[in-house]
Amino acid sequence: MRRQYPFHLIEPKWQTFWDKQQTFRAFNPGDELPATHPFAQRHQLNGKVDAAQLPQKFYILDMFPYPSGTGLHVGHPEGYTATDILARYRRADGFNVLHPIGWDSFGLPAEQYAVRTGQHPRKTTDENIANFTKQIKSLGFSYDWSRELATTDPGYFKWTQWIFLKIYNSWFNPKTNKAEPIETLEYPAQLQSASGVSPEDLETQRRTYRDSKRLAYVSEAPVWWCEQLGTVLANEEVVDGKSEVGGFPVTRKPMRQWMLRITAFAEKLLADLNTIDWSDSLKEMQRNWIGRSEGASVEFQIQGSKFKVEVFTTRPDTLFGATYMVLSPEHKLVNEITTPEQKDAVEQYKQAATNKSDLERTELAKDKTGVFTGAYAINPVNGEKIPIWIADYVLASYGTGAIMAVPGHDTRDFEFAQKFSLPIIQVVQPPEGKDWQGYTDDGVSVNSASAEISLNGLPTAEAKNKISAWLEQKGLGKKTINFKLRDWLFSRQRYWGEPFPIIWKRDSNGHLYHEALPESELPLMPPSLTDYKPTASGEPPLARAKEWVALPDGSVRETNTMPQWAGSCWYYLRYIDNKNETAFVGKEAESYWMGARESLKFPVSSLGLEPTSNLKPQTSNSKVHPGVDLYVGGTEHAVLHLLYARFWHKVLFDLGYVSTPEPFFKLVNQGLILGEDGQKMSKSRGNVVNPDDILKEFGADAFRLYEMFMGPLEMTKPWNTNGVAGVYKFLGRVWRLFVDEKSETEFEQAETTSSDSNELLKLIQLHAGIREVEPTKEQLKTLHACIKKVTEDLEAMRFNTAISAMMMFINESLTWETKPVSVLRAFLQLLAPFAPHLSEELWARLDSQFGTGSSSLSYAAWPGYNSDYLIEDTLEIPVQVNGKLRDVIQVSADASQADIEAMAKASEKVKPFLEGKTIKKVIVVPKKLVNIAVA
RNA sequence: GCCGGUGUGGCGAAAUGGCAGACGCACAGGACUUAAAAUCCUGGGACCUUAAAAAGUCGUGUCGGUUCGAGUCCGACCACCGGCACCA
Repeated sequence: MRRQYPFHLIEPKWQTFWDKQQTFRAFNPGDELPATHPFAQRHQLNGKVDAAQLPQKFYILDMFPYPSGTGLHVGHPEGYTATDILARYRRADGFNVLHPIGWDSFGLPAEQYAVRTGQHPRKTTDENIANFTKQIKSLGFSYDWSRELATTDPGYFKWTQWIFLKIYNSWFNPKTNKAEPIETLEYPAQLQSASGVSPEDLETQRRTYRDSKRLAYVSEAPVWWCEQLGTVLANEEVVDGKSEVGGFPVTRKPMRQWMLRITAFAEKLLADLNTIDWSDSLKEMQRNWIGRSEGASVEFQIQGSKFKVEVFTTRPDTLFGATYMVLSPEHKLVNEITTPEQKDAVEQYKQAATNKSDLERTELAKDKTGVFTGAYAINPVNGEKIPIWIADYVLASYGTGAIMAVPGHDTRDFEFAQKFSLPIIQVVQPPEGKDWQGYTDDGVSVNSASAEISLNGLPTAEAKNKISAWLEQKGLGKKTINFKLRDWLFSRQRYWGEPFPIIWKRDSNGHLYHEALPESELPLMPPSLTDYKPTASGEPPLARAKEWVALPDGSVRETNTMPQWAGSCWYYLRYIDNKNETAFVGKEAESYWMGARESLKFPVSSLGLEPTSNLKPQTSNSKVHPGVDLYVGGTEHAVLHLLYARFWHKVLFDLGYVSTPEPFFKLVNQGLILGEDGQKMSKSRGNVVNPDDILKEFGADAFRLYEMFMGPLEMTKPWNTNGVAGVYKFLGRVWRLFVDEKSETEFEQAETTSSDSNELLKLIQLHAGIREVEPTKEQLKTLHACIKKVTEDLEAMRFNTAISAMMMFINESLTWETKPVSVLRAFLQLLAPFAPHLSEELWARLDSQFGTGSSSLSYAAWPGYNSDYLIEDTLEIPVQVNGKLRDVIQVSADASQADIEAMAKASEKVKPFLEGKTIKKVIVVPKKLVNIAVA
């Protein structure tokens, strides 16, 4: 395609300009503002300013990119473009905008490359970051690059380790419902004084107790082990029994691991979803993952034994229908209660269950299996003797690992009971016409009475309440809330991650215990290695560094490292104050950028075209508590990063380090961009679009515009390079609205002989039709309609329709003979967030010819619209008969309803449809339409 | 199975309950050109009728409802996409 305008000269020119001027540097309270900076000039600030003097903040964040070796694909810049447009818009709107970028640079690929080649992962990482930076910069995003950070930077991970220590040194106090320093933990009575035990033993016991309460603790429980990756994985990283990364098989393996007690925050993580502005689907995913369910725990006595089994049920109202009980094969009591006759069968079944991978367990789920233990439990509600089975459809990890089976009203129990011919009885009456067998919804209790209690005739909800109260009163059970959420497995057997600031020691009794490194020893650097593989004995790679591991006093370092999620749990806080050497974030900066802001009021007031510098954004009195004001990224982080980050943030909030309980107030997921064939982009399909190629042919502005023009941000949509040509042509039309055709021809000829881009650009002259004249009424109408639409669409993130509004403006304005400078300036302001390079270039040209009104387009006050200009003299009113369009009539704007009705009835096109009919009703919607209902 | 989202021209899409298809792509015709590209202008849902048009009928996944009026609201269903899935 022929080049529409010299973007290849314009774009680098303005990128360099922005870099030099530091145009997009965001200022913290206490920062020294250079008087020459356009932000200082816009807000008439100078020197050191405090938070009260600064305009309102707006924090716009992109999800943390992992700098992979393959570089950007077209999906990345979709969200980045959206946030950049809004960042630029908010700056023009008068906000102090924080819009940073950085690198989630720990991660597996660099380490795997190191394993293969011996090259230090840092080298690969640095190269990839350089490549990403170059690509991202070429798109003209208005990031404050002075705040760039990388998780692999010791200056950063020092604080990741520091936060870990805060978590390690905290416990969750159920009384205050908060994380608190471990020092506030009270010991139980028997550990209060050293009566009867030596001081050493007391301290050992206290330490054990303390360690069992910490938010970071060591567990020996079975974990997901991935042989191919050579590491353990968190629950969230295992998908369908395979590793999320690479799709390798995983197995359960008991190992000593670090866990973070995220379950303590389950209730808050769930409840606080109601305080943030996220999409329903995303909130729902988190709710499902947290998986709160209300029910009751009930104790069943084992017949002829001292043991009791506790079960969890959400349907205590069906207790009378429990005809058997099932323990998970891993349940503690299985060995205790199994009768000698059943021992072999049970042992065999248990063995088979452990050997099955979880994938097999779920895949074979259709066919229920199980074995009778020979033991019986007593149903506490009616004294019935019910058999106890073990079956792997009961999970050890959920609830108590045991259930009461109510085959009449639970699908799984029903299947199992049918297969093993166990009794099925009805205790819930479904609504008319539904079979009670396997009916699992609410109904009315039946067959549920004993000498002491009857639920018969009660609707499910009431029956639940009644039986729960009765159980509680009898000491047989109580209301219980269960969560699916498990604690977060936080250690990995890798090299390229943050080392734990933890050392292991032995006390005088020979007990191994862990201890935090002092803060003064942070950052704890990883050792240098020549071989990055795990050791032959399966220890993490760090164990190879014998000198690093062994400390002079005989203690040894922890050799696990943190998972990649650690760094991304708090990066948004470090952006606020990334150079701070004494704190992970400064208090004043944190409360300014993360604190409450005035809620936005919309629509913007009608201010005409006059510059509105110094005007603080229109606000209402209500304050919202946002944290990050807008966070944009993909859905793939729904339950990993977004849950983990919320958890860390809540710990930091409880400990008083941050000012909001939630990190991300508004979150928007950009939709997936598919290949031109409508399929997911992938190398193997060969449908991957490389942004570099698009930039080369169409330029960054056209690329940005197309990414937004494709459709609503949140939708999945296919890429179409022809579509880029469409918006590119639009930018060409903008260009031709402003420049003189003849001078452009000269420019093109000169370009064949010269390569001095500044000299070349000087050849281009503004269009002769551009003059400093009063705009006509029509021109003002066109402009203000555009301002209104673009402004409203930006507020609602409807970028695609904002662009079409600007296209309409251009289509219209190209027909003007005289183009008033004031109108063109306002249009460039609207275009600037979308196509900043072209806008800056044309803005500067207007300035140099007509004098400057403002030094910088980026901080020029956003134009308001005057609705007076939008009023039409005559309106086109559609006339319907029985809802069908019959005519469109011209009506003067001040015509009365009666006039309009009369004109509608008088219309020649309408008349035939009224003839011979009775008019039942005439609806006149002012300025909209007339509908005549006839019979 | 459960939860969430989406169904509108050849394609991407737009429409506070009020003229369905704005804006753009692709396409067709015309202007400019020796010619092509680029640019500029015009056209375009389907059907029916017609030499052409006008007029008319139908049309937003399907079926029904509310309403003067439904792409939009309500009910039932179908398809596709995403997530969860033996969670008691």
